[in-house]
Amino acid sequence: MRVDLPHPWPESVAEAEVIQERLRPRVELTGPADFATVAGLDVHYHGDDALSAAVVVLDAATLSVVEQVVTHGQAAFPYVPGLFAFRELPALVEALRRLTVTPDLLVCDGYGLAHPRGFGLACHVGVLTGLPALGVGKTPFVGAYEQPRQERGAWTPLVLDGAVAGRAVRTRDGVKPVFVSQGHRLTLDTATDQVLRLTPRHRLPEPIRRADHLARHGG
DNA sequence: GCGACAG
DNA sequence: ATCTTGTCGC
Repeated sequence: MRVDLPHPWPESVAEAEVIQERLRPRVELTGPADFATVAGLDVHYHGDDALSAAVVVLDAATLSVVEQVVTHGQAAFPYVPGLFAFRELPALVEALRRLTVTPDLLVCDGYGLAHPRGFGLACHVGVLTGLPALGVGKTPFVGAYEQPRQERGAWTPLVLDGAVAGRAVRTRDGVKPVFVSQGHRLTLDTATDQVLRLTPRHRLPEPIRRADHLARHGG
């Protein structure tokens, strides 16, 4: 698929923050609710900066693999909470570029709107591709939330600066919730619904599990 | 001021 | 993220 990195790569924290502030207004919080194909994105780190980026496209109805790509590269920025996207974006974009199909939804390993400047990895990937995107975080990062009920499907709002920025969602009975937030071109209801339907069995959505496995063990 | 802080 | 065994439960 077609993707570009239309901004100079930041060389400082200040530059990276400026890019986030500049791109944030481009995020759209409404869009389609149904998707034929869904891609999971993940990165695995080897040494200091060596990494593998994986994208796995699934048929949304059957969860069978349509196409998958792994690329190898280097982290493009030091790890700074809030600027996480700048580490992995070049490798992820390269992997997306090598896809022969264009997925209808991108499921990212990390946060979207639930971010100190409202522009996490899922927003950044969504704005660059123009595709609907959502973020799934495994640990709390920003915001306050109440513990959702123990049953799969239960959720509570994730509140940041007095506004709802995402949801803590129980994807399986009795397991720790995951943190869902909008990335681009979809509502929070749609993001929650998609995460639940893409997680029939485990804690994390199938696209992310597949991408994680591919980045770790290759394909 | 200090600590905590997606992956 | 990664360094790491066994154990409990579906």
